[in-house]
Amino acid sequence: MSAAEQTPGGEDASWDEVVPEAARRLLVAAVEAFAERGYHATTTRDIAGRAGMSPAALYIHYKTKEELLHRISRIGHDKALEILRAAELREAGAADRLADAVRSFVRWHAEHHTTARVVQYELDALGPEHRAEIVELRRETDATVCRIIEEGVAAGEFDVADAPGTTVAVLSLCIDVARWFNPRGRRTPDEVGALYADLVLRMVGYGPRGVQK
Amino acid sequence: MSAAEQTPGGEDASWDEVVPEAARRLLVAAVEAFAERGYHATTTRDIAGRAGMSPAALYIHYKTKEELLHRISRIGHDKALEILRAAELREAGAADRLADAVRSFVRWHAEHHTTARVVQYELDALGPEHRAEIVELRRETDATVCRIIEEGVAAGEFDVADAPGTTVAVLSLCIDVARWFNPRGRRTPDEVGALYADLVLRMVGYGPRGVQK
DNA sequence: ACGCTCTCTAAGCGCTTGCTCAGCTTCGTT
DNA sequence: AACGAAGCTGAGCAAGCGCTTAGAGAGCGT
Repeated sequence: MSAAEQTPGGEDASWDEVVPEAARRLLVAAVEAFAERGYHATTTRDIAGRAGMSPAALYIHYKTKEELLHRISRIGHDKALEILRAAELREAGAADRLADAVRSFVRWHAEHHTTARVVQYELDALGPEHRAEIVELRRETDATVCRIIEEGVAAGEFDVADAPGTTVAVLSLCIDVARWFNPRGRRTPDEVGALYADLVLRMVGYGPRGVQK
Repeated sequence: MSAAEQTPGGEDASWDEVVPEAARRLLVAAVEAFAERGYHATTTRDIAGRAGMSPAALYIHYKTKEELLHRISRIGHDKALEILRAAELREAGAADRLADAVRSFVRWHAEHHTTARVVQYELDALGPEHRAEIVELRRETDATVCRIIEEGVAAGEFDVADAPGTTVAVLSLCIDVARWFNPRGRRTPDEVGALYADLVLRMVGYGPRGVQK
């Protein structure tokens, strides 16, 4: 019923596209380490150790520690953008598409909160060129959500005075889920997604009154 | 008209309470450096350099680099909590108090976004005891907002099914301002505060319809 | 059987890190 | 004038950092 489905596999994301198995193990180890301690506080020895390898093995698959972060960031942003675009392109009203976008975007940030934390909060650790590339992806993310909101306004579904400002707020709300979400907390990713979809519809002034039942 | 006023002074916060002038200079330098590059990527040499001192001078006023972060974090959280409590204790309806809380809280996060960035995003760099102390302050922050929302629900002003969940979302929205706000961007802290206060009132289902004019 | 490639390790290089310490200056007090 | 305390510096230590290199072992086509 929703725009994006997750791989049914383990706790973390579908890194299947990372092809030599050893490279994937290193990347998953890096995601965990970066999410726990932050990029700068993580040592290459720690990453290699988690992957069950010697520190030197890392440099066979990645040129630098920064390249590891870039690969993680790129894949994560691609996935996030794909989720939003799938929701945007559905055949439905703006409200349905916005709710779906928020629901699946939030669910991804909760379910893969370790990955999302790295993707969303370690942008400044990237080098200038890599950062510019990722910033461009974020601009597209922003534009996608803004488009849905503006279409809802044009269709008379939404009541929004400042569409770009509301877009920033909506995305900010969703992204911050990666910071506070705890898998051992009270709420499941699905519940947070449902709650947030409802809150966002309220923010854009959708519905005759009381979207919440 | 609002709960909290800033010191009219410079761009950054009122660090007047930090008493030896050299210690204050070091602390302000540390805030700037931590906000720009993050705690772990900042060297004590950089902090001392920004304050116009030798690296050794830092250790006359602070035992460790981590103590510097703790002082910053403590003062910042105290200020943030003070802002919310001032709004809570006003004599007004829940909607006015919630809007005021969000407006001044957001304005503080935008105006002092360098400080806020350190305060809100470098929590994990603190040692265990210091972190526990700050986490307790955050719990009180959360409780303050939750109280206002629950009072609004009890008074029939708000329509909220999940008050704790909505509280998390509201605070998350406000805090994330520190991450994306840019003083050279389109919006002033006042404008962001006004927009966000409106969005939050919508989130809690306040008003007959269309709070935004 | 051979050499070639690919993957990985043990050892370690050059550098930076948080932090220390002996000693110098600048005070206010006597 | 003498003195102790306080603030600060130049030099530097031990530890840890990202990354490199020489070489070992496994798999493979010929």
